[in-house]
Amino acid sequence: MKKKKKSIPALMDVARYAGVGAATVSRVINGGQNVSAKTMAAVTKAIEELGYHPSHAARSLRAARSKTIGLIVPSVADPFFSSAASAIQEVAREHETLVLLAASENDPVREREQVTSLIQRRIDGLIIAPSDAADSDLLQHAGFPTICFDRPIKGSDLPTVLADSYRGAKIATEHLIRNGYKNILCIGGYAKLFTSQRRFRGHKDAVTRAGLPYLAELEVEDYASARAALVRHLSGPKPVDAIFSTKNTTTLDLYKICRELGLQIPQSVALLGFDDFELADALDPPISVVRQPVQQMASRATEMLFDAMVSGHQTKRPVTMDIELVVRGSSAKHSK
Amino acid sequence: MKKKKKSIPALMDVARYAGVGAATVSRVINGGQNVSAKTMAAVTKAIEELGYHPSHAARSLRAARSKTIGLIVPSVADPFFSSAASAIQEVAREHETLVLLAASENDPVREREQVTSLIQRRIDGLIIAPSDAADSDLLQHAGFPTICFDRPIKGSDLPTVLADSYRGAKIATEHLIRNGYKNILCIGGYAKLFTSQRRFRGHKDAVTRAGLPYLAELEVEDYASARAALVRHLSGPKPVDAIFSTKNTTTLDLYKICRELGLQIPQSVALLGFDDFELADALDPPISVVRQPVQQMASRATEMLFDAMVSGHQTKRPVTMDIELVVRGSSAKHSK
DNA sequence: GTGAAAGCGCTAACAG
DNA sequence: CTGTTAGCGCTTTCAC
Repeated sequence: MKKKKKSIPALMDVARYAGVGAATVSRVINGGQNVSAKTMAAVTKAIEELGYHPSHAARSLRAARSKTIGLIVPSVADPFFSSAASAIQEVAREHETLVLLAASENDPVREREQVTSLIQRRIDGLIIAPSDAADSDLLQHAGFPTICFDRPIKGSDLPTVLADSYRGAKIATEHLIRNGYKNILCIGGYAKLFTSQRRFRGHKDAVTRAGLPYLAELEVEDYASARAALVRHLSGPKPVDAIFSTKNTTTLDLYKICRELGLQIPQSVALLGFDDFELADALDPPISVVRQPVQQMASRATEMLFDAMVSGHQTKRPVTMDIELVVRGSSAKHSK
Repeated sequence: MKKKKKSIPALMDVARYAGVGAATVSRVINGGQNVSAKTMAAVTKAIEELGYHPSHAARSLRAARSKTIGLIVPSVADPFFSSAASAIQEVAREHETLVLLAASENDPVREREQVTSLIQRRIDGLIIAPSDAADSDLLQHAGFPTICFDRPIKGSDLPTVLADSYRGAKIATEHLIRNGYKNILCIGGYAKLFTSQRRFRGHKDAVTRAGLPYLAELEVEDYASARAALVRHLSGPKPVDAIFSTKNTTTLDLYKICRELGLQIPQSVALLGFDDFELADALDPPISVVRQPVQQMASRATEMLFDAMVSGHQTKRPVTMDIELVVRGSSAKHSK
């Protein structure tokens, strides 16, 4: 074995095999400008027979472009973010770009690790649903444009695409009020996130303006805490007659909890949640929701990213996408 | 401006800035073996002040390792695959590896493009849920190990992790039979996929063995076709009294369709589906399912991949994970 | 049309 | 302990 243990063929191997220079092979794999038909054929044949694939690492080392964007979300398993990931991946594909996927779990430390990882990979751009303590400096000097998705980074003016959470929460709550509910409990979690806060605030403003009591449980992030919160408010001085949930998974939990507790929706308590979900209209009763245009938000963010990658400009003004109140049975008129 | 428009600092910049050689900086960023505390500090400081991040492209060009694995699934939006992606991402992270995400839509052409893309990126390994016409030759010579997930590649012996679909379908159908159902319709799609075929077959064997009629609709991939299929079999010579659905999304569709048609589950028709889902136990009635251990399957596949990356060996025998029949109300005893 | 050569940023010898 | 140097695989002048 004199062969240099070279299992993966390089451009030079193709060149030798075809009896041409390296530059010629390069020309061929880049469209074949200024290459005679004859040479072209020979090189193509060599590439075929050797099973050659140009090394992306070498290419991007020279080009200083990786044809890759990064995506950091709290969790890929969350339907909101997996829908987004799907749309992002699709837009990226149209730009012949691949997506590097990373999960932060909303943990600033993990997030930082992932960002660092992506910086080293010299991604061409990043879409991130930042934690509440995201490191904007790091991103600002990263050398590629970043778009924030679903929430901004505190104290930074990075371009952001998000839904109008405040308005969503407000019209949702107003809808409940209009339908006769008096004690509307807001249940949510991740209280440090901007988006959560906007939702909390929308609810608060609505009830306050209506002269109704402000009831909220803002540290609910799983089934157990949701259950405890609800139970607590069912028998208090102001027994709750409606629930506004600020997150998709929490809404599902609450629906299950109501069933478990034998609560009739909406007779015992109305239920209205942020984020539409697959079976919302097939539950009993169907669940009213504030719907965010996830796919559009994601596509929009991705297009903004590619624009920024080309132009170098970043839109400073956040893009706020409108939400939609989908009224279903779970928030029907209060049967006082 | 004499500066070479070099916005992103390279290792050499750090070296000069710190007044040391390139190798020293390299040593520092690789753990700092054989570096005096003093030099170490100087270099670290330089790195900090310059905002230096080692170029992954350059590193992997030398090392011929990319610290990246690829993941190709039909769709990231499908809950089955997004759960899997989540688990895979997590295991990869523990190995300091990033995941390049690609969607094939079960389309062999797209799949091929994505695979080619990943080969060029010299990924260290690949997890793929292959289409029915995946190019195993391409993968075989790709230069990295590949694990098939959820289904094998026809005519290849690439290591595979999948659920025991045949048995799942069989015990599901047998359960329905035991509960008194006589005309059990199997509804599914993607008939060319191995996994679909195993499910179809499990159902067929079960009904045949019981001397019951074989009823199947195997080209159902959306709501409309599911509805048409069901309607067709409701009024035929053998009116259906139970449905076995072979895919998560189809089960949801069927549940909705039953509601739409005013069919009582299980009185009018029983319903049992492949894949558990979030609200399965909160529907009315709760839906019986065959549950696949998605997360475990995904983790297992990823660990196998990392093993293969290290050892170079590939387990030839497919790993078949056991499934579990989760009996809920939708398949309760037939009220003849 | 085509080839030779420089260099992208890094690490692994090899000297000192 | 530390610096010098030779490539890793590719693209891009610049000659021919």
